[in-house]
Amino acid sequence: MNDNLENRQKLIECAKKEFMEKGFSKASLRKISADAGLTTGAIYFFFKDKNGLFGAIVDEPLNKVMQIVMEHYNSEQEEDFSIYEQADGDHDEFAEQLIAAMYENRDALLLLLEKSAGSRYEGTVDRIIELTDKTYSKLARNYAASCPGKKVDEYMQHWFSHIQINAFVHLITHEPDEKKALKHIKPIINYMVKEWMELTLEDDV
Amino acid sequence: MNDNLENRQKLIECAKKEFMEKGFSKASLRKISADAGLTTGAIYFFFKDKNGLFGAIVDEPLNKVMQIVMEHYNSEQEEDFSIYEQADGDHDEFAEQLIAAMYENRDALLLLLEKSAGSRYEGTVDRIIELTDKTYSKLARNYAASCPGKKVDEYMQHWFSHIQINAFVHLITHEPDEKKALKHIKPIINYMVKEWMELTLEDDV
Amino acid sequence: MNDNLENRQKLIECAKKEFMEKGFSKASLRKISADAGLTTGAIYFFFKDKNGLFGAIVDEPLNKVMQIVMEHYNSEQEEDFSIYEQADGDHDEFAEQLIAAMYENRDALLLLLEKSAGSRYEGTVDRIIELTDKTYSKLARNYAASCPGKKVDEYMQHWFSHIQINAFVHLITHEPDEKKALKHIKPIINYMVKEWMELTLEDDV
Amino acid sequence: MNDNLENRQKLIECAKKEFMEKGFSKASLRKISADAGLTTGAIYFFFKDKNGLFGAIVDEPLNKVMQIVMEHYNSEQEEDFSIYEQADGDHDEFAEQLIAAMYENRDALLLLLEKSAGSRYEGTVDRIIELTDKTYSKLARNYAASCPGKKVDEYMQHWFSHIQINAFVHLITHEPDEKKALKHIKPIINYMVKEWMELTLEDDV
DNA sequence: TATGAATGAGATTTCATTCAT
DNA sequence: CATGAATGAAATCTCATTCAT
Repeated sequence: MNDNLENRQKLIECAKKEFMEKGFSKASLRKISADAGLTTGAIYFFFKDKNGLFGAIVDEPLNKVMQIVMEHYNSEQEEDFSIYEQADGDHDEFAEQLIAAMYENRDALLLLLEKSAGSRYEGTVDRIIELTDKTYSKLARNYAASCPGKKVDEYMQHWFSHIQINAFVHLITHEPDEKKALKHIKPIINYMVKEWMELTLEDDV
Repeated sequence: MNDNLENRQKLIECAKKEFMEKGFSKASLRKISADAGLTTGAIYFFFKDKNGLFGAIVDEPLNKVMQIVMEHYNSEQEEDFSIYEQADGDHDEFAEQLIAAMYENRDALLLLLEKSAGSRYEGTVDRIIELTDKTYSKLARNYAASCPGKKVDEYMQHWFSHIQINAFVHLITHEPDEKKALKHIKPIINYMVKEWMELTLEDDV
Repeated sequence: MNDNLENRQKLIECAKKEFMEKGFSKASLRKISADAGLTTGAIYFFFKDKNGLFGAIVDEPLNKVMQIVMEHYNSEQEEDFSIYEQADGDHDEFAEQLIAAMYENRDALLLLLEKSAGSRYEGTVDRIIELTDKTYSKLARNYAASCPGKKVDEYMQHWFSHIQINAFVHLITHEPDEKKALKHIKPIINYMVKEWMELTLEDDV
Repeated sequence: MNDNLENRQKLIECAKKEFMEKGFSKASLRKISADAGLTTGAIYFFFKDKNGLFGAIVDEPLNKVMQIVMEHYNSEQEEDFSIYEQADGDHDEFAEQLIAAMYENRDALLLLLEKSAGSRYEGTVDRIIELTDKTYSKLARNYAASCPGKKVDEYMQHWFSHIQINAFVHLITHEPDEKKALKHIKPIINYMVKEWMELTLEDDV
């Protein structure tokens, strides 16, 4: 019962290292299992396959993050836009939660963000951006409807979703320290909240 | 001498397709040469190896782009900061040149940006961002020196370099049409020029 | 003691299915035990190994059939050949017994006949044919001794053993219904009894 | 140009031996290539995969045999049934051609008949029997139409196709000598031609 | 200029089997 | 009675690369 989880954990640890060094595609299951003092077969006892092993590292952290994000997006959907900009508290709280979840498993998330090429998880960020875009597109269109002579600039809207997500990607990628991360991200968020509409709405000719 | 170049070209064309579909790592030289009606050996006559073949597609477009970027950065270096913000023309001209160079070989650049994982070119964007950061860091520090009680926020400065470069990456990635691309990028540049200092300088305590 | 046999039975049932679908060689013990809601280890508690598991399905039905066949062959041995052809009743009775035994465990026998490649049971039919051949060769030689100028054609004799056994193999393989099977086999047997000597004896030059 | 075919041939020769000894499923490509003094990769240069290697041994002999069989079946189709039984010459000629084709590559055919379990060629004999059945079913039905009060016994007809084909399978399997094979098969064929209708037609009640 | 042959290393995956508990 | 863990061997296959011709 001890060996049990110990070896599984050992495999995961060694896999983390190997994936981080070589990326998913070039990582060698042979090396991972050898590093763990086991055989490749052991990997296939604990995990379905290479993707499954990667998933064992990455799934839970990703899900935690996604849950927080989804909840936030759902709550945004329901908000009255007029109070949107003043709702600093909400965004701050969201940022805090998100950063916490992200830094709890920073290494796993780094794997997902930078080393997943070739795996089933390739393109995760793009999918999150897409999701973000859908959420804020709707919000923007609602708002635009109340601004005579204005409409949403689709490209700008998409780019905005892009930098919004990448603000967090950049953060976790470049700032190892969680507290500093929080300090960095707050002005960025406030800034984005403030400038969003200016960037996104264009004259409707 | 004719067959020569024809076959080389055929290989490059088929390689583009294969790299685009599968990415560098999973692309098969066998398939590339077979698609070109040749054998793997032929690839090694024309190119040093897999990386060399990728480079044959990507080097020239990358160099053109880099040259334009470097020239721009060098010229920025020499400028008096006081006139920076008014120099709209400069930035527009730069954007036009850069976009032109980028769209002249959009497919090669897309390869470089999205499909180079596993190749010697992996991380090219990061290197460009680094270069950008060095350039604008210096500029920012120079400017900060003339603003009493202010200093450069290194993280913000880096993030700024990041979105600056990624504005172009996002553009070429998401907008197939060159003219539209130019329309999209101009407000973004102006916007970044305008907000740069506000984002980058923090109180020096 | 109940669970015990229940699980053993479950394993056998799932093994039947798996062996039938994939054949002995490609059948997976993992899948069998998983389908039974158990682990591979369980198989090794109840059975010696893969062949042993196959045997647990196939041994008893095979033995029943073999016993009937052996008894019949032994009784044939003792008969006076002169009355051979008239003894329709004997052959009919034998056929009825054999068919009954075969259809009682048709699925196990199908496994043995069609899906045993790679197992210890591969070639069972050939061994039965060999046995048949020995029995009827002796009979034929005895008879030939009483026919001046005739001798046994060894090849024909062997072929006869072959179609004799394969008549039953074909039957169980192609006819799911026991009653119809009996209807089919009777004329075939009568026919073979009748033609045997004509096919088997040749001029002794 | 010499090495070329020599090594390919060596692989085929070693593959024949290995397939014959262990059957398709258990045969090891490693062993085959090692026996040939080459690496597994070499196999994949010359052949598509394991099935392809097996096919390289078996395809041509099989095709030759099939061609002769198909031609014969087509010619039977066109014949007037009334002269069927007298046309001994036709059947003899057919047997001679077929036996010749079969014994020209007896080893390959043995592989196909006895060692193909697990390969793409598994069940080839069954498919030939099916084809035979279709051909002779039609013939039998035509004939039955001209016999008042008679109809085709489907089971018997199928069994007949079965022993017809298996006569040849048994032959090549058990008789190494081509001339003896021819001697064996002729009386069997004549016998089958003669008895076919008696076996196949039943009273139509 | 390019082929055709072959290497050699390594990839992931699957399997029957074992054994302490 | 059966599990869960793990082995170890082998399997097929793929690949970039080399080189004589």
